[in-house]
Amino acid sequence: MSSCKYADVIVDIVHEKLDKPFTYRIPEELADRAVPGTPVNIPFGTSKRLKKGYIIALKDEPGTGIDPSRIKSVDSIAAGNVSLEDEFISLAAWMKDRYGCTMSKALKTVLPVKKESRARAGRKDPVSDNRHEYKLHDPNAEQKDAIDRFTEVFDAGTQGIFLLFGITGSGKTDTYLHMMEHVIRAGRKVILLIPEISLTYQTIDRLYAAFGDRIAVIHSRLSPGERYEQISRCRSGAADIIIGPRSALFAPFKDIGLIVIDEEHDGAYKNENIPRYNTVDVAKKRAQMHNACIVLASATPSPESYMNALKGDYTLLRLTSRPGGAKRPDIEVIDMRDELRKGNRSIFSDRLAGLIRERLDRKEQVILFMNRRGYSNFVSCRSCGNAIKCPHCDVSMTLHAGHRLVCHYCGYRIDQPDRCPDCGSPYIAEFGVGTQKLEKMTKGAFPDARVARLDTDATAGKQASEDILRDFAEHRTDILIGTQMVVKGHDYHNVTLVGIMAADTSIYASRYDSGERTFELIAQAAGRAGRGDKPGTVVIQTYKPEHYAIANASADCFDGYYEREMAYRKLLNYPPVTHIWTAQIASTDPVFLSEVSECYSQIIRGIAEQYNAEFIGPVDPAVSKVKDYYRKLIYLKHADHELLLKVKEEADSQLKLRYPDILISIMHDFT
DNA sequence: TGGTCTACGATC
DNA sequence: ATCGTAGACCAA
Repeated sequence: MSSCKYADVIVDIVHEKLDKPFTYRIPEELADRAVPGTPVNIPFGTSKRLKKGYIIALKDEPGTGIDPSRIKSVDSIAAGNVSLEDEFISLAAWMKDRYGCTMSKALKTVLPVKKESRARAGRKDPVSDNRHEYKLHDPNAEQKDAIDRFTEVFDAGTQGIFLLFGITGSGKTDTYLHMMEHVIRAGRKVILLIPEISLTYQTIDRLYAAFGDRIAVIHSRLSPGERYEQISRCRSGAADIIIGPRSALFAPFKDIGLIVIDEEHDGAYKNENIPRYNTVDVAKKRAQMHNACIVLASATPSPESYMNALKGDYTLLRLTSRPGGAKRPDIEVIDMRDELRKGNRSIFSDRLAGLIRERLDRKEQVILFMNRRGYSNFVSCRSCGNAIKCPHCDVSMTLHAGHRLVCHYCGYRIDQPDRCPDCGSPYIAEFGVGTQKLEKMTKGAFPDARVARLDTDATAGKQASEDILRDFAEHRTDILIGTQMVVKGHDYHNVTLVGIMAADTSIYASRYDSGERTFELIAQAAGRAGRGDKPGTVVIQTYKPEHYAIANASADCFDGYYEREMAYRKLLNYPPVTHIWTAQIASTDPVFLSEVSECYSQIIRGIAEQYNAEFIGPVDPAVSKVKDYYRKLIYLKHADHELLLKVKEEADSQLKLRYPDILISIMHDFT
């Protein structure tokens, strides 16, 4: 690569107003050492003393709008005392390379928010109130073995990655809490990552009980000021442990000993924004910088993690018994095609309806899981067959309560028309069932039951989700209906029946990991039944009972599922067998989009040919327009992740030659 | 009129 | 942040 003459440098990153790059000249003699991420000493403002800054990008020309005569030169490369900031900058530089984003995007994700907003006095701590005492159970033999194998590696000062694979009810949480305690005793810090949705009071109570006030808690309901305070407690040493969603990985700890990733398989660990980082990957990098261990915990490990464990790259710690004495729930699969043949057109199979009735009579509780919110799936015209679509997105709109049609991609809402907008026919009808319709039908079928619904629509109001969950926990409601939110993390001892209404309705239907998601969802939902001493039953309603994900989930057979899943991934060359680079190009102008995506495709195809990499594109995604932006996808598959990055860099520079002055919006994803 | 004080804005 | 400066304000 040619040595560039100028660098974008960020100065003293602690201050908001300076949160932008400044252009500096790079002296000839520093040119080979000045790469993004390098800490440098620079003259700044009128200050006599040099300031520390970080190179975030290199360029050949100073940007427009800067008076060339005012550009100063980098003085020197800063000496290598590794501060917390240095660590984050180099982590960001690593992310920039790995995920093909800009340095400033990487920095924004890595650096905790610096601005302290006005502290709101008198506001109660949203997490520390309402605590109960919870005692850490003594580990049983199996758990003790897992803990011992961890402490052995940790005490030896070696970096280990552990896959803690424990069936629901096997005491995974207690096991990793013991590991955390060991690390804290050794005077090092712990990061505990959880999918936001499963951050419950129960989890936090356990942590407070085990570790007192030396924990920091992050979640989405915190105000910026509260969040800042929690982060500050990590920086100052007031907290030894942080618990939070994926962003907690960037907690400002100096000496991390352990990073625990709970529910390791969860899709929430993939960042949906740029950079589309994978939390497990970044955790490995950060752990490496601290010589820390990693524990991945799950009842349904991702194929990638399990593959790594079988290969011996991770240490597999298996928990197979249920110390609480809870029994595995009975799982029944109901073929809904048979119901239809019998003339039952209701959404409840006869068997499920009978079981619900039985539970209500016994004063036990029921969870009904439905993977689609809203009232009905879509509304279409019986005359011309057209579904009502969102004008901004390429999706049909979903009917919600109050005769409102809602776009689940951009939130656009209209009143349900009484005539078809295309042909004027009055015969428009609803198809498919969502949680709202399920709620209505449940109330109709069981008029004596107290029914509540939990989904993103129901929880739009502030405290709503907690209130709904607490009402259910304290048995003020009998049947809880909901989307994913109801199957994650909560323990209800009186729930003895879980109904999975449409196991094969997967929103990921067109993705290579739809089998994985289906298996996880069923296994998680099944884990909600019979957590207490009463035995539980799980009813899976499906039109595809023979599907391997459904069959293996209902047989509680992880290894059977894993074998089938991996055979499929190998056959079709999908991750974790290979890596995929996905480039999503977006534009409001469909003609320009076609032209650019065609051009980019040709460039990539040309480069990829010599490497024997599988190339696909440009193709239309399942949803080809979102929020008025049209999209095209290009895929490149290869077993070597580095190679995909190299191709991407080369393709980008060639595209830049072709369109020098046009900013083209491309989202890159490396899996 | 000269001197200090303060609010404000620029920092490549 | 940190520094320079324009305008405010005051004592003589």
